[in-house]
Amino acid sequence: MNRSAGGITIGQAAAFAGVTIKTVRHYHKLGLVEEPERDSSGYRRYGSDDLLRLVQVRTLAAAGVQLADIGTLLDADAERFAAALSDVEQRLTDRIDDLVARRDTLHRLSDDRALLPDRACAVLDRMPGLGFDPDYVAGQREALVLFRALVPEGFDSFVTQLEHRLDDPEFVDLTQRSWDALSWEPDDPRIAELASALADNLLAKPELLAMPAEFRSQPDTAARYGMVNTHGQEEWPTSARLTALVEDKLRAAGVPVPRQ
Amino acid sequence: MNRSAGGITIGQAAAFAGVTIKTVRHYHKLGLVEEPERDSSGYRRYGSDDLLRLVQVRTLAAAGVQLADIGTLLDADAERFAAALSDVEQRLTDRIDDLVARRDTLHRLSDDRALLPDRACAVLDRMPGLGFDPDYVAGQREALVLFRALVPEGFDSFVTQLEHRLDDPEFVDLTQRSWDALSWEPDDPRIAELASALADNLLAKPELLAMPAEFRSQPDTAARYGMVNTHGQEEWPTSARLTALVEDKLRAAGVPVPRQ
DNA sequence: CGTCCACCTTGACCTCAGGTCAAGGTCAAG
DNA sequence: CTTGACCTTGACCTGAGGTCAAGGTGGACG
Repeated sequence: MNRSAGGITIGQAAAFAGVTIKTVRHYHKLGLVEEPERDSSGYRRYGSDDLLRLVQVRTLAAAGVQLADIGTLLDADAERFAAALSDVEQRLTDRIDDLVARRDTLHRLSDDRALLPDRACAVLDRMPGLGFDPDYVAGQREALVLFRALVPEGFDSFVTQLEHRLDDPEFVDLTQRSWDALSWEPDDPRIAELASALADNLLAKPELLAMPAEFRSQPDTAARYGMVNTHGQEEWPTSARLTALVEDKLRAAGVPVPRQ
Repeated sequence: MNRSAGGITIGQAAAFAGVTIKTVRHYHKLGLVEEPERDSSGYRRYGSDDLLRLVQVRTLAAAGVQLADIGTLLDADAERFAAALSDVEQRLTDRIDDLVARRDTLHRLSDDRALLPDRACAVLDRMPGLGFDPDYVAGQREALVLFRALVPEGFDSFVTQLEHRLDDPEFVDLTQRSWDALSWEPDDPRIAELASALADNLLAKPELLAMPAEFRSQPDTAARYGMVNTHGQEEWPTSARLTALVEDKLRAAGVPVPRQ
C-alpha cells in the first residue's frame, strides 16, 4: 500500500549508483552507508540522502580507496580528506609503475620463454652457430636462469664471462669435448687430460677468475655456487668427476674455489 | 646426518627465488612446483631443478599471470605459451589504463571533495560571489552529485542550465528569495507571489525547458526527477510547497513536468 | 648436559571486495 | 491463479597468500 511513498528499492538505488545489490548490502554491513528505513514488507527504501552517500562511497571505492578507509575519510574534515587522498593517489601511482614494470618483464618473456634478459638471449643464440649441441644450449639456458635467481648481482659479469669464452675458439672446442665426455666412462683417462686443458685455459685468462671473488663477498656463497655448478649433473657422474678435477687443478694453482 | 647432502631447505630456496616460505608451500599445494624429497627430519630439500621451476613460476606470477594458469602455461608448447603471454600482456595494459583513469579521478577529487567534474565546480565557485548562502551552495553541490549519479547523460546540460541561470540577475535574486523563504510559514502569501515570479522567469527562457524533454526519454524518469527535486526538502515544508506551486504553474502553461 | 635460538612441520583460520547459491517472501501483470 | 521479477537472510566461495598455534630439529654456547 505505502509501497511507493518512502523511496526507491535497493535494486533501483544500486542501478543508479552503478553497483550491484550485493555491494550495497556489503556497504551496509561495513557501516559505510546507513541502513535506510524499511517499508511494510521489510524492503529497504532509499531516499536522496542515502543515494548521495552511496554515490560518494562508490566514487571513492572506484578510485581504489580501501572500503575500510572510506568511512573515516568521508566523515573527516577537508584537510585530512585532502591529505588522505594524496596518499591514496601516491599508492596508485606506485602500483601503476609496478604494473608497467611487470608488463615490460612479460614483454621480454614473450620474445623468449627462457625468463632471461636480452643480452643473455643473444649469447645463447650464438651457441648453435658455433657448433654447440642444442641440448647443451638448453642446459646453459637453465643454468643462466638459475644463476640469475641465485646471484642476481653477479649475473651481468657471468654473462660477460660467457661472451668472452665464446670468443675463444680453444675454449669452445674444449667445452664441446666436455659435452661429448658425458658419454664416456667416469674412469676414462681422457677426462684427466681434458680437465688439465680446461684448467690451463682458464688460468691463462685471469679476468675470468675475478668473478668468483666478486660473488664470494655475498653470504651463502657455497650453496649458491654448488647449486649452479651441479645443476644438471646429478645423473652424469662423468661430468661431476670432470668438474671436480678442474676445481682441484684450479685450487692447486692458488685460485680460491668454494667447496659446496 | 645426511642433513646437508640433498639440497637446500625451503627457507633458502624461498630466499633465493625471492618469495616467502608460505608462498613456496602454496605453490606445492597448487601443484605448480613438485614437492621435493624430504630428508631424515622430514624437511623438504630442494635441488637445482626445483629451484629453476620455482623461479619460472615466480617470474610468471610476478608478471601478473594467475597461478591457476601458470601450470598449463609452463607445460605448454612455445606457440601457446607466446599466445597466452600476449593475452596476459593485453589484460595488464587494460588494468594499467584503468588505474590511470582512477588516479585521474582521484586527482580531481583532491581539488574538491564534491566528486564533481571541473565545470560543475566552477559553477559552484561562482555562487558565493553572487551572494548565495554557503549552505545553499552546499545543497546545490549535493544536488549535482545526485544528478550526476541519477542522470549522467543529462548532467552536462544540467550544468549548462545552471550557468545560464547564474547569468540572469533576476533569477539569482529569485533563487535567493526562495532560500530565505525556507524560514517562512508554509501558508505565507508571499510564497505564491514568489512561485509566480519563478514560473514566469522560467517560461521566458524556452531553452531552459528543453532539458527535461531530453531526459524524459530515459526510463525511470519520474523516480529520478523526484529524487533530485525533493532532495533536501524533507524537513522544509515551505520548500515543498513552493516547488509544487511552480510545477503547477508550469504545467498550466503547457510544460510537461513529471509527477513523482 | 642443558638451554637458547633459528629453522622446519602441519593445520586452521583471516584477509578484501564482493559473488554465488539456497530457500523463501512480495508484488504487479496476464 | 500462475508467472516472473524483485526482495529478504544466511552460508559458503574466490586469489594469493598471511598469521597464529603447537610442536619437532639442529647447531652453538656455557
